[in-house]
Amino acid sequence: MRLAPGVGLVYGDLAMSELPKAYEPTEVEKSWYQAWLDAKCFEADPASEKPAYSIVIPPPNVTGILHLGHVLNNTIQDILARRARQKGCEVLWLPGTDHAGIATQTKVERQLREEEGKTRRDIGREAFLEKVWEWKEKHGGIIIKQLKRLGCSCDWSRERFTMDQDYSRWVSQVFAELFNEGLIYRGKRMVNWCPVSLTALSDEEVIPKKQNSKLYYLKYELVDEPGKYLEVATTRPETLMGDVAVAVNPKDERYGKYVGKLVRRPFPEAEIPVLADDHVDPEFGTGALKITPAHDKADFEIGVRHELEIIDVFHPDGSVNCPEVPELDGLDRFVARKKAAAMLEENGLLIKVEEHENNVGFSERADVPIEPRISMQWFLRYPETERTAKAVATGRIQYRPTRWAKTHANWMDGIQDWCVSRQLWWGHRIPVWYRKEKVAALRDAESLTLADLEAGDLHVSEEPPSDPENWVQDDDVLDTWFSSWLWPFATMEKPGEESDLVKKFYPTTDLVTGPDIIFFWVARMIMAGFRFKDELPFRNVFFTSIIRDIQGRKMSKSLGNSPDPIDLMEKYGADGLRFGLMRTAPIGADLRFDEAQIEEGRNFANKIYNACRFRRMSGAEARVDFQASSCDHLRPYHLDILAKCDELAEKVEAAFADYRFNEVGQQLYEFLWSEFCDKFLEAVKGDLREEAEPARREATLGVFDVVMARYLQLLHPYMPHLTEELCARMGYQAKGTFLMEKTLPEAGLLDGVESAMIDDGRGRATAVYESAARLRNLKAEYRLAARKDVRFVVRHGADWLEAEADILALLSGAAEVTRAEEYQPEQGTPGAVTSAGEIFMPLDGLIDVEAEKIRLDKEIEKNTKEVAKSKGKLGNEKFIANAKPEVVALERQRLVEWEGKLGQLQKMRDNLG
RNA sequence: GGUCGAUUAGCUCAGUGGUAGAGCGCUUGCUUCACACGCAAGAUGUCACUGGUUCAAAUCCAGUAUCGACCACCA
Repeated sequence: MRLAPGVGLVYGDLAMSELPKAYEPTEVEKSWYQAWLDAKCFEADPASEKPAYSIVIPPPNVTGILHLGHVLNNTIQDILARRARQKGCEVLWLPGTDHAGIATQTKVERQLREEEGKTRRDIGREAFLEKVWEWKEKHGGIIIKQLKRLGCSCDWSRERFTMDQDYSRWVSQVFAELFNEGLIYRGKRMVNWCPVSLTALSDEEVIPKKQNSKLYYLKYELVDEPGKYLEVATTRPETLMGDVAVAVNPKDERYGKYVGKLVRRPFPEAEIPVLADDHVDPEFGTGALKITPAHDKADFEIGVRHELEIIDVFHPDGSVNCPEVPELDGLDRFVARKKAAAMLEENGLLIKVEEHENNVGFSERADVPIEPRISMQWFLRYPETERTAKAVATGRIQYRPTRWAKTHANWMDGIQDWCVSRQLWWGHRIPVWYRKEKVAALRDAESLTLADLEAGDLHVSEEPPSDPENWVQDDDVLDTWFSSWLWPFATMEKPGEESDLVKKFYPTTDLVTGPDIIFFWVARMIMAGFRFKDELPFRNVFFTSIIRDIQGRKMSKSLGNSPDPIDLMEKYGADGLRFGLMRTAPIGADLRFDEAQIEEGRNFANKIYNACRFRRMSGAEARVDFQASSCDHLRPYHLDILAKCDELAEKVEAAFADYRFNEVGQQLYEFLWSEFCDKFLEAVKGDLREEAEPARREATLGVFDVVMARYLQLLHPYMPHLTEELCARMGYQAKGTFLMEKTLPEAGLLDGVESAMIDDGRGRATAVYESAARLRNLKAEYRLAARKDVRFVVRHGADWLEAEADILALLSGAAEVTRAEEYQPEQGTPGAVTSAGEIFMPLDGLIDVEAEKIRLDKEIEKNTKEVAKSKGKLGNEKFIANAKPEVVALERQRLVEWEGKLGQLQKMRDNLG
C-alpha cells in the first residue's frame, strides 16, 4: 500500500504501537526517497531569494560501482546540503559522472577480447566507440542508483557527464584557447609509457612501488687498452643495446683518466664514449653509469646535455625491438633482462649480481611497470600557478585539515608540465586538425606553432573545420583530468554564456573529496577556475579520511577486503550505514573500517524508533504547539531535557561550523541514548500511563513531542529517512510537507522560561539521576539488583526530597524512598552519601557488618585521597595565582563536596564500631 | 633522502594544560508492560619512550622508537 507522502507512508494504517518491535529501514528509505524526488525537494532554483549554498559532486567513474570511500564522501556532502537547507539556503548539489578514459576503455576492451576475441584495432575506432557508449548506457546508471539508495539529495535534473555535448565543447574551447596562448604545445619528450594500455601517462598516474630487484655488475672493455675494463652497475641489462655512453662523476678520481676514452658495448657491438656528468653518484654501485637516453629520464637529460644519440630498443608494448641482436629481438622486456644477463655472463662480462631494493614506477590502471619512453605528446604549461598557490597558502581557499595546504604548496613548487595527450580512443579527441597534404610533415614536426595555424595548415578550435574532407584530426584523446578540471563551471553553463546557475551558485561553497586527488583534481580545478572564470571555484575543501580495512590495508578489489555498501545498507539501512560511518570517521586521519560501527548505527536507529513507538502507545495526537513557557506543570526532568536539547542544538551548530562531523554524530548519539532515553524517559515513564494525573501527563507528552521533534530535525542530515518517517508518523510534520524542507528554528525550547526555575529544576534532576545511580550501585553490591522491595531511608535529605521521592524510588528500583531525620540505622545498615541526602538501605540483619565495614573503608579511602589532592592544589599559592578563576572556584566547590561526603561516610563507619 | 601525520582500555576511536572517555568486546544480574538491535551493575589505562617548560602535561616543546602517507630518488 502506498499512501500520499507525509503520513503512514509505509506501514499503512497501523498505529505505531502495533508496529514491529524492530525498525525495518529498507522500505521506509525507498519510499521516502521517492517521495522527495516526486516533490522535487532536491531541485535548486537559481531565481530564489535565499542565500546560495552549492557543492559539485566529485564525479565518480561512469561505469564505477559504489565503494565505502564514495559512501563517506557523499554522506558528508549530503549532510552539508541538508544542513544548509535547514539553515535557510537555496541548495544546489550538482551530480554527475566522469567518462574515466583509461578505466572505462580498459573494461570495454576486456569485454571485447573475452566475448569476441578481438582488439579495438580489429573493429576500428568508430565501432569501438559505439561499443563504449553502449557499455556506458548499460552500466552508467549503476552508481547513480546507488547514490540514490544512500539518500543523496542531489539535483538529479542537472546531472552531468563529462562527455555531454556542451561539456565537450568546453573542453575543446579550453584546449584551443590555451594553444593560442602558447601554453599548450606539442613535443617529443620523455614520458611515462604504459606498455599495456599503450598510452602515455601523466606523472601523477605513476605509482612508485618498492621492488626486490637485482643489481647487475658488468664490464665494458676499454677500446684503447684491450684487457682492461670499466665496471658499471645496472638494474636493467635489457636496455644495454640502447647504451650510447658511460658516465662518471667529474670529481671521481678513480675514473678521471677514462673520461674522453671509448669503451666497447658488447651487443650490438659499438664503441661508446666515457663522459663526465654531475648527476652520477660516485657512491652508488661502481660509480659508473651506463647511459640509455631512450629509456630513462635521467639518462635522457644527460643525453641532452652531451648531445647523445637516442636509440629506442623497445616496441610500444615493451618487447625488444633490436633486429641486430636476434637472441633478444621480440622478447618481452623482463624475459630479455634475464637473457641479456645470461649473454653477458657467457662472454665473461658479468661480474656479479646483487639483491637490490628499488622503486619502480607502476601504471596506476594497468598495474605494470611503466616504460620511460620518448614520444610525441601534447603538453600543458599550467596557467595561474601563482594565484592558485597564493589562494591556498593564504586561506582564501580553506583546506581542512589545514595541513593539506602544505602538500598542495609542495606540489605547486616543483610543478612540471602536464602531458595531456593519451593514445586512447575513449575521451575528448584533441581538437586539432592537420591539412591533409601536410599531415605527415606536421605530425613529425618537433613542434607546432601559431605560425602553422596562420599558414592555414593547422586548425585548432572547438568547431571542426568547415571543409572536413581536407583535414585529418589528431588521433589522440585528452587525459580524463583535462575535462575534470573544468567541472565546477562547465557543469553549470554552456561555453560563452553566463547562466543563471553560475550567477547564483558559482563559486561553489564546499568541495568534499579525498586527499589522494589534490594534484589530479583539486589544484587543477583552482587553476582552471582562475583562468576561465577569473574566480576561485570553491571556498572550502574538506578532505575526507581514507578508509582502510581493520588491518590498516587500503580497500581494494584484489584483496577482497572492500565490503559492498549495498549489502551493508540492506543489512543495516542507509541511515545506519551513514550514521555509523560518520560517528567514528576521524577528522584528518585514516579510518579503519569495522562493521561493528555500522551495526551501532542500525541499533541507534532502532532506539529512536522505539522511543517514538513508546510515545505513540500513549496517544496519537501530537502536541506540536506545546510551549514550555506557558506550561505550569513542568517538572525537573522536563526542564532538564528541554535545556539539554537547547544545549545540543548549540553544540551541533558549533561542531558543524568546524566541520567536525564525528563530534556532531557523537553529540546526537549521546543526547538521545543517555539523556533522553536512559534518564528522561525512565523518569517520566509513569506520566505516560493512562491513569496518570492528566496535567502531568499533558506536560510530559508535550515535552516529549517538542524535544523529539526538534531532535529529529537536528538529526535529519545524518539519518534523513528515519527522521522523515518518524516526523510524519508522530504527527510532527503536516501532511504533504517535509522535514527536509523545514527551516531550523533559532529559538530555543526554553525561551521565555525563568532561568532561576530552569537552574532549580536541572539541579534537582541531576541530583535525582546521580543519587539513583548510586542507589542502584548499592543494591548491586549487595546482590539485590533485581529486588524491587528494597526501601531506602533518607537522613539530612534535600528540601525537595518528598517531591521527587517517587521518581528516585522508580529509578533506583526501590519500593519507596522516605525521609526520616531521626533515623538511627541498625549496626551494619548499608548506606550512601548522595546529593539528595544520606540514604540507608535497611535490611534487618541480612547484612554482614564486617562486609559493610570493608565497603565503607574503601569508599572513605577513596574520598580521603580526593580531599588530600584537592587541598594540596588549593594550598598551592601559585595555583591560586595562575589558574583561571573558574578553575579555582570549581576546585573549592569540589573540596567542599568531598569533605562533606567524607564526614558523613566517617559517621556511618563510626556507627558500625 | 625530504615533508607531514599517528602512537590513549582487548578492538575501533574521542579527548589539545586543571577529577582519563565512548561504542564494541568481556564479567555478573535482568524474558522490568518502547527497545535483547535492550536494561542495570562491573573489571580493564605508567595516555609509546626520555628529557624539558609549568603550580599543574595524555595535552605544550625537544629528542628517541615504531607505524603510515606523500614527495623526490641511486642507475
